[in-house]
Amino acid sequence: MKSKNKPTSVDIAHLAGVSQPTVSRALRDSPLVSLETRRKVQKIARELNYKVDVNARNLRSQRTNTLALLLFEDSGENESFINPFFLSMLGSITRAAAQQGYDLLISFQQLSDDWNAEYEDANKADGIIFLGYGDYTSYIKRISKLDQEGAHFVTWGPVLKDQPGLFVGSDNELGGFLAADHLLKLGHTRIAFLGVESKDHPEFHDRHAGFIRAHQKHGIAIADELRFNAFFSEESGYTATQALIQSGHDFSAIACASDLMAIGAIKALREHGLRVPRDKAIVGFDDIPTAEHLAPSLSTIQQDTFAAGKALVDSVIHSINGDETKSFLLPTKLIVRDSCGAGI
Amino acid sequence: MKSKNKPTSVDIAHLAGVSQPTVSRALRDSPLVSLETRRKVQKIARELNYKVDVNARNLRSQRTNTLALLLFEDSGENESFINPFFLSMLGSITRAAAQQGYDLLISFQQLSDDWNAEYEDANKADGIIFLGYGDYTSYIKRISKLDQEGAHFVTWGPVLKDQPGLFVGSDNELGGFLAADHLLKLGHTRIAFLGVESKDHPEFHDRHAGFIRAHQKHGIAIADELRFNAFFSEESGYTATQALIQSGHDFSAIACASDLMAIGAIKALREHGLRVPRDKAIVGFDDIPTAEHLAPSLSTIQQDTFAAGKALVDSVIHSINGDETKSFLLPTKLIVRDSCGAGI
DNA sequence: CAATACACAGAATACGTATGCAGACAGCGC
DNA sequence: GCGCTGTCTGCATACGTATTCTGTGTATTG
Repeated sequence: MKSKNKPTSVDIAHLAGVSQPTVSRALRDSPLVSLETRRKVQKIARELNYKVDVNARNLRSQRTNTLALLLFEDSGENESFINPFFLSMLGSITRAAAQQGYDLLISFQQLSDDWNAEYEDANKADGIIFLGYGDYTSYIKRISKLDQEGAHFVTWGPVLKDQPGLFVGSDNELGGFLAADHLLKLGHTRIAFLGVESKDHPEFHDRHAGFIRAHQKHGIAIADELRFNAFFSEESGYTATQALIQSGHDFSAIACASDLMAIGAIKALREHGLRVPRDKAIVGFDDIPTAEHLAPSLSTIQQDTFAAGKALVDSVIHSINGDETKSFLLPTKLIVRDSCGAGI
Repeated sequence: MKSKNKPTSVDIAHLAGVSQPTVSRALRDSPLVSLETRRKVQKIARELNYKVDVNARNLRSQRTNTLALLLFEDSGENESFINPFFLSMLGSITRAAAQQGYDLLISFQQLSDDWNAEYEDANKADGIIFLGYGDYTSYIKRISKLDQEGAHFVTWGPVLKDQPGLFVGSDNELGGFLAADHLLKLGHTRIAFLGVESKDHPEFHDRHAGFIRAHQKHGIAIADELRFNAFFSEESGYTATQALIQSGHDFSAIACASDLMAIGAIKALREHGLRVPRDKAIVGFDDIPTAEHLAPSLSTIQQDTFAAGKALVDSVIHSINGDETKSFLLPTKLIVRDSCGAGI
């Protein structure tokens, strides 16, 4: 049924009247082979539609030219749902990897599971990119071991002091600052913050820290009673906003630690007869594709997924090559749309 | 700097006092090895954190246990933009592959380029899944060759008579029918259709065919002057809708061949002071995540990405295993939301 | 007791490539 | 004519695993 006669370098050697090593060298355009021989070999290879067997090549060279992308999901979530922000990241990472000549192996993992990072041990990939929100503390515990083993990997996430491994992330503190600063400039003084308070989620902590700094800059006291726990999901934002409303505390704006939360928040407000931005202003975080299409369109903090993908790929490749590497932050940017009422 | 002493099956053999082949067998729980020996070997392997070298394994077994996913992009598009529908597909394919014990290699390709499908030739993958919209005619030309070579692949797309290769796709005709039928039931008789008219885009053709069938069922004449060419993008939907409005033809509803188009259409209508759904009704196609968050929320034809991912993965695996395979369609479903005015 | 089956393990080998090393040959200087 | 350098090529081998085949010792059968 199938014609399975993949040509090998030996076949080509035979046809070209040279040895197999010469074929190997000629195909990689090695100057050790005369131009004439190279041309002849390459011509035959093309005619036979010869492709180097990557398994043999990898086995011999102990290098795979492949990166693995591990995307953690909240296990509680809807089975088929992935935060759109990560899908964007995935797109830019794929592109960046291709541009560097690396193949990309992708895998979704439940963070709760004993996730496997054996891509490098099994010589499936030269390095790993970790992506996803999750319990930072337990995550660090896992990657410490990887780090000690000398694995090559980079994590998308909070960049902190004394982390094991290599991190690339957005400047969450700046983002939190920009969001709050914007709302404060618009005259809001009672701003709610939606985001988990926990050492296990430093991204939230940093966003909140920026939130605080903006208040300090404006000389406005933080209303701690307006902070509500919420994770990244829409449901979570919805629930937290309900709690906020039912608390009876006065507030005029909500800073959400993710766009999905903001979607849930808007829904909850609307169900209580509150209009955005007339009654309450909203700012999100991430700038997912849906943000600009919401009604009202969502003002948010944009993370530069394009730069992020490139930075992650470059970092892990540097690590693989043994070059000097350093964790670093990417700037975040305020995108003003309608949900904050700036245009009114 | 790095501790690169990956243990091999030979090391384990040494430690266990057995031969390498015995280790190989023991680790795969072969009944050819006594239970006692198996346990001993497995214990040592665990202690050393041994992982089978996939390159060696693949080289030896001539099988990779990996699928390649090729996603075609419109080259004209914004560099970093991917239709959200395909991102959803990507998610479900990844999951389905994992469930079947396959790794997934992903790659984005410009359809215009001389895209490479050498994953199988190079023994990078056992089979390929093709995904993306594009010029069907030239696509078919390319895969015909693959098919003749006996490659293992499946394509997400229109399922037609006498296609080369294996296809899995949504029932576009049914989707088109459901969309138009719904609008007709709501009393609309002058319904515009946005979608390219071309043999190179059978998906559009099928959706339009269903559109026609619905009209026939209701005894309503098709208004051919209300058909406007548009591709999948938002810009395209926007432009087409402007043209529709400026044509001066009477219409009360638009059936869009993709949700992105619908987004563009709504934008164009709004700019002309036309309200959705009060003045014009809209139905989309795909049910991307943004659809439900639009204002008004978008009625649309849902493609079951979960089933699609599973079907694609299963199909290509069947093909790899030499099992009987057949192209087939997945049902589409009408999702009624606000944009069609059904609730008013 | 001889013959045979059986359960288990090792020896040998192949998968296809890349590379260290040695060899061949030409050109060149003296 | 000898040694030298430089250019090109081939030989031998290793990467780590899976499988075929062979061999051993024990249990079973007639």
